[in-house]
This record gives sequence, C-alpha cells and structure tokens, in this order.
Amino acid sequence: MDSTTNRRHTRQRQVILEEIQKLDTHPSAAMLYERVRKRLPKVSLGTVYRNLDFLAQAGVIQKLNTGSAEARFDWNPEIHYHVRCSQCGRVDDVHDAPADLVDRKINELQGFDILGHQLQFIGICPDCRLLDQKVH
Amino acid sequence: MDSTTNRRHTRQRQVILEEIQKLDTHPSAAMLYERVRKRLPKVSLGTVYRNLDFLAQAGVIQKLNTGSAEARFDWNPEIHYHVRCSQCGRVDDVHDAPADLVDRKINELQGFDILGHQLQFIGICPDCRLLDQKVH
DNA sequence: GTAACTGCAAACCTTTTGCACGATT
DNA sequence: AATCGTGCAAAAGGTTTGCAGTTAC
Repeated sequence: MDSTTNRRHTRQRQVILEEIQKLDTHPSAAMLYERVRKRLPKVSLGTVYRNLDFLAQAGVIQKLNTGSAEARFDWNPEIHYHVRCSQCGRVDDVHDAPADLVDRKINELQGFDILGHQLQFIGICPDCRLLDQKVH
Repeated sequence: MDSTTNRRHTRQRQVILEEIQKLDTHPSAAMLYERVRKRLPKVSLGTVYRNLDFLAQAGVIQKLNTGSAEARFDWNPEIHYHVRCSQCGRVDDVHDAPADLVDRKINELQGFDILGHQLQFIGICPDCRLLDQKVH
C-alpha cells in the first residue's frame, strides 16, 4: 500500500474510522473490533487491524505505543502528549501541560533525520489512587 | 517479587546483567539470550525474561517500549531520551539534545500522580538513509 | 474486468506461566 | 531445611498473513 496505490472506500473502513472518532479513550484494536461488530456483525479482526494500519499510514489517525503489549489508537493525528496509568493502562491526552515542551523544529539529531517524537507521562490515575487508598 | 522478598545472587542473573552492561545498543530479550547462551549454554529464555523484569523492577536497568512488538533494555536506569529509526528499529541514546527538555518537577497532571516520563524521537538513521539513496 | 479489500483460519512472535528439579542462603 | 530461581515446554496474548471469494471503481 504505497502512495501510488488506489484507495477504495469500503463500508468497513468507514465504520472503523467513525468508531475511532467517537472515542477519546485511545482504544486498542480489540476494543474497536467489539464496537465495529455491533454495526457490522461479520467484520473480522484482521480487517480492523488492516484498516487501522492503513489509516495510521495515511496520517488520518495515530498509533500509540504504550507500555503494554497492545497498541492504542488515537483519532487525532497531530502531535500531542499522553499520560498513561501504570496500574490500569488508561491513556489520557495531556491538556494543561505546555503544548510545545519539545522543540518541533529539531530535524537532525546524531545523524538521524527526525520525523517526529512521542512524549508520554507515566503515573497513577485518580481512580487507581482512590482504590489504593481503600485497600491500605 | 515484592520488596520484602529475598533476592538470591545467581550466576544467571549476574551474567545477564554483565551482558546488558556491555551493550549500548538497547538489546531485546532475544538478543541478550543469544549472548548469555554463549557463556551459559543451558540458560533458558524464560530465565532471561524473569531476570530482565527483576532488574528493571529493582531499578538497576530500564525497560523501553519502542514502536515495535518487542521490548528493549537499557543498562542505564536514569531518565534520558532515545532516537529510534522507523525503518530498521535501531535505538540510540540522545546525547546532544538538552537533558531536561521536560520539566522533571511535574508531579501532578490532570489528577494523575506523575512518576516519570518517556520521550522518544523517531527518524531515519544514517545507515537507512544511505541505503535509501542507493535504491532510488 | 481488475485490483483492492474482506472473512476466515492458521501461523507468527514475543512474553508469561506451571511444574518439577536444583541452587542459594 | 526452606524457599527462591531455573529449565523446559506449553500456553497466552496480540498481530500478521495466505487464500479464496467479494466489492469498489
């Protein structure tokens, strides 16, 4: 699927995109599969993966690598930052931190051509902290 | 393996640590397994995984989540930044970028207790760029 | 009509785990 | 002696892929 490839507009691709765009929770492929399946019961997990990769390649959405094994997807392809809870895996966007913590004009670093960057804060989310307090 | 657990000093743990500390290449578990096996031919991959997790938990080394499926390990547990090549997966430390790009004193963000952060630049490494030029 | 896309299932890859044996304290 | 760690193999979890049939253009 290079840039010269024709792209076809399928119902599956459309629904997958719509479902991702409804969510601010940075869902995994499996979470999206569940939701898409409610609208297209015969859709396969393979199709979900293929389309998520396609959409990420095309720059329509963003694929996040979190600490866990599974990838998460973000409807917003712009560079922005995330906080991840080390206990439950919840991923939120960062709103109130400075938007340009990292200089976006860095385009060369130790011989690398820099294309982008990812910044992720790790912490304990409010829900997990409350749980902790009840346990101890 | 909580903090009250007794830790035993085994030959395997020692060798795994030594091998990681020899490398600046941020090896994966499988890469380390190959090297450790040259010194301890009967070592198992499970033992490598268990010890890498143990050492990371103990704060002796650092576990990195890169873009790919496999985790990489870094003998240096201090916060520092990485550049990853999106083509070959090579991971280098960032030396010449400001060490404190991100304010380490951020300890609260949208209700999260912040424990740390990870910053990773993504780009094309010198080797892959050269290859590209030869192909085109 | 043709190339792209899909569903299905099998395969793949990395990581984890159960268990019996072995080693460290 | 107690229990933590290891080797082995099987299983788990997430993702990719081959193939034959379907669909968009």
